[in-house]
Amino acid sequence: MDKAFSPAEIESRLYARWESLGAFKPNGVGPAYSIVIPPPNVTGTLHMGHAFQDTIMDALIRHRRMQGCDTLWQPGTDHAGIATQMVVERQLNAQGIGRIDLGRAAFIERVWQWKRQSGGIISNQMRRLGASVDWTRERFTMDTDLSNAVAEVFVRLFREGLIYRGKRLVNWDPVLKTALSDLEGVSEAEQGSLWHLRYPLADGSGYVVVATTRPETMLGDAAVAVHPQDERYRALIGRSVRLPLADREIPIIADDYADPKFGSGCVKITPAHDFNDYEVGGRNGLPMTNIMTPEAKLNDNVPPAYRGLDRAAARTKVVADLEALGLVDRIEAHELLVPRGDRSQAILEPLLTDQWFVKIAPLAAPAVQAVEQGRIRFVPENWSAVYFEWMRNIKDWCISRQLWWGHRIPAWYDEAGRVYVGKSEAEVRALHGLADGVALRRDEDVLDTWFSSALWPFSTQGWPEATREMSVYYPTSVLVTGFDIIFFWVARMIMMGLKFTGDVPFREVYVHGLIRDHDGQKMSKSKGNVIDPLDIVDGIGLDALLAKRTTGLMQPQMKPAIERATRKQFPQGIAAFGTDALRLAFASLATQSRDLRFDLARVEGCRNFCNKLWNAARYVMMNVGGAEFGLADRWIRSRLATALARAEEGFAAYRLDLVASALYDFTWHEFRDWYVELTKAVLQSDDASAAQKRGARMTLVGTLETLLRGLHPLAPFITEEIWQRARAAAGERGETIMLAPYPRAADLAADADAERQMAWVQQFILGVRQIRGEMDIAPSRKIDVVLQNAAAADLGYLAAHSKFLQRLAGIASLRVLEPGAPAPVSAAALLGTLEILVPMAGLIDPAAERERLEKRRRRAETDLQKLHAKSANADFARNAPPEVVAKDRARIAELQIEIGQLETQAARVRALLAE
RNA sequence: GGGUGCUUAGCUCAGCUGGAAGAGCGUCGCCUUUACACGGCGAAGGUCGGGGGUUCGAUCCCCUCAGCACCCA
Repeated sequence: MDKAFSPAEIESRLYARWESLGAFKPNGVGPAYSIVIPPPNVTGTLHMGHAFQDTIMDALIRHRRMQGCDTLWQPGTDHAGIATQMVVERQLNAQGIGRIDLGRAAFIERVWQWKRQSGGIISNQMRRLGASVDWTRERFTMDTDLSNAVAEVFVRLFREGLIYRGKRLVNWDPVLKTALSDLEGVSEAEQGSLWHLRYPLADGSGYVVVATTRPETMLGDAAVAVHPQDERYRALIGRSVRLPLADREIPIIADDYADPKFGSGCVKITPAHDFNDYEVGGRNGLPMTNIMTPEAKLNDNVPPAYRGLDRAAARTKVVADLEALGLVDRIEAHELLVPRGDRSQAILEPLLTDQWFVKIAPLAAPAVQAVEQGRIRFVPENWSAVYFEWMRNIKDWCISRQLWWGHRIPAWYDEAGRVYVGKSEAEVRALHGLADGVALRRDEDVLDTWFSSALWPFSTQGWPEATREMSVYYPTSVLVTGFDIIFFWVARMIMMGLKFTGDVPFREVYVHGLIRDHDGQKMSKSKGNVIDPLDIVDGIGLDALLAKRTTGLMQPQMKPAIERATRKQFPQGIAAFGTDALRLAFASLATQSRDLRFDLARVEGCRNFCNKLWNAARYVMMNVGGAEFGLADRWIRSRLATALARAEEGFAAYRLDLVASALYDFTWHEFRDWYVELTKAVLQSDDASAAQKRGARMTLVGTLETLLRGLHPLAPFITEEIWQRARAAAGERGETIMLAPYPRAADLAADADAERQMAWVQQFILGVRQIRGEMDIAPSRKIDVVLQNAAAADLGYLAAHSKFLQRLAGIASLRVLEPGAPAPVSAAALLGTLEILVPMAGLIDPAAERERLEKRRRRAETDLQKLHAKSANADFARNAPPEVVAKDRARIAELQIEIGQLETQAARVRALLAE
């Protein structure tokens, strides 16, 4: 084995081997355990969030596979309608080609080309992360069979009346020129104005003042509303105003929507351009006059002077014209929420258009129940509150998009505009007896991408056919996802799954946090703080990193700031840490927090851990050429059982951070720091018997091999690589660690006696080391140790374990003082009543030792005082559990002895100093 | 306005049902001890955001205040 662990060499080799062994496929026996991957954008690339999520899923899958489950991790990608169409359209524009010029069929062909060209990138990146998905089952949301499932669902929902088409107010993106769902708009507070406008009363008896943030829409006003209880305006209800500029008469109505405390208390009602006004208009039977084109310019429903003006220009002109008429009462600064499209960043316009909707309430009710009844469990539990909150207020889902890339809506229209829905034109004709001569025109729109995503858990398993996969792997075991898509995806999968399969799509939803940068900022291209996970695996130089972060910026003016920040954070670029280190870092990050700050130092620590494991294995392999199991052997097995039990608990609770820390702590601080060092006292000793050496060797390799299996789900590569070398010595067979059994704590017994004895050994060694460390005694300098007040038990342990003490504490000689014999002036450590003395002569500065003793005594006295105060309270003895009281008493006794001994020692040192 | 979180060592975070405060990184000291300097040994560092309450006992439960973050309207 090489001196240092070098991940690059082993990773691709091992992954290829696993894949060729078919180790990723379900084995067909054992209980089913399945996870569907949240399908990434087919033309996208892997970001830190994917890498984190994939690590979690892979760890869960590998763990279950090793436990003998029939494990399926279903991979695939999403066609990502808007996102992908935008990318390809931008490419075309760069070549001076417009989408419309190209035509629908040719454009779609270009998208498919782009998909073929770039679609493999993310899959290959997942391979680098070690993701053990079954690649033979990879699916794409626009595959024929998945598209068929989409059509099937659409047709069935339509026939049940759960999909309808209608003219409704929707969020319209005037740049992309498509409708969006409520979820695809992001509202942010922006600084704007509140215009107070005077609307003259129709009878000429004065005016009312209305306050609005969007004066340009006044041309589409249908009414002015006041609150029915608002005394100021009660007399006006039922009268009308003369709408300026438009020169129309509109009524003054009473509606609760008008807020007496906001503005003037009068509010203009523009039903076709505001969601609240739409409701008011509906309640009051107002006309809905659309005054905008799909580009958000004013249309022919406004006076000629305003036609064709863009929203912003129209605002300027309307305000100017009103001012000229003396109808602007005042203008005040006002912060308002501006809704923008999450893709285009365009300000969304509420627009009346014909769209397709899913009637959601009948689907939501059972989906709420499934969580209430525990058929689906959120982890952590509190996310179900977020889910309920949204589901109880859910609105109908606008599913049509005016795009080309996606599942085209399976609806046809005849010349009279009658709509026919079916899986194909042929089916529609047959069903409705439409002769070939009747012209049918297919709906131009495609479905919201999330419509097909909602079917993912069953469309990937062959639904609507009754496949073997459906019966075995559905419902899936757990969905692993970020909280940001609970509404977009999780809720919709639950609704669709229940509706079409009669069962939940997954039994648990593990909601993890979102990866942020070191300062808690969201990682984004525009902020220039993204890290490509593979750059952590392979490393990247500073120049390449700078180039990556600063090319193709939407806002090129950010470039210097991004460069500066990058240079400061990564002066040397990023070193190659390897996949296992990255995965271990991700695992330890998988706490229950919702914001997870990514810290490269953590990866470095995990890389160091890999190297430590590697070198511990080197030591083990050097020593297995060839029983009697000694204390250390028994002890490490007992500790391994504890570590495995902790790991097991972590897996059960989706706490990979706890799994990681249990195994990390064991590996480094028990196996490495103690056991490996203890075996040196056996293996490198002429006194130890062949049987003892053999016991140590067997335990070394056995513990290592078990540990590797325990760590495999988190660090698949290094564990496989070492396992391949160690398995023969450990007597294990099998092609790959991937398919070896996951170790169970229950197979190893706790050994209380070994732990008790080892605790004595450890405390002895730590006592001596503390003196050495604080007195700056070089490790190479072996020291003499004298023991005073040794009890019978101490003498027994000493006889049995002195080899360990000498080796690990750097002791040259150990001498037990006869009772009453004079002790040399020494530095002292305490172990119960036993005093471990390191003679000072020529080695230790008495003043330093006095300091050290003082410090320890102060600490002991502080503890003692606290305990005394506690036990002095009569209620404590009365109310606290007896074992707690007893424990405190024992501790008090210990501390009293300790303080006494420390004082005696201090007196000796003082005497020496006084000489 | 409604909702959900968070505040623990210099930094990033654990701390399970209330019973002597932990890790990683960083810092300081000693050290080429033949698996590992991507290392070994030792050490320093916290009134667990403030205040109040419940309890024999609170980082943990309750109330309140402050600050931060996110979601919904």
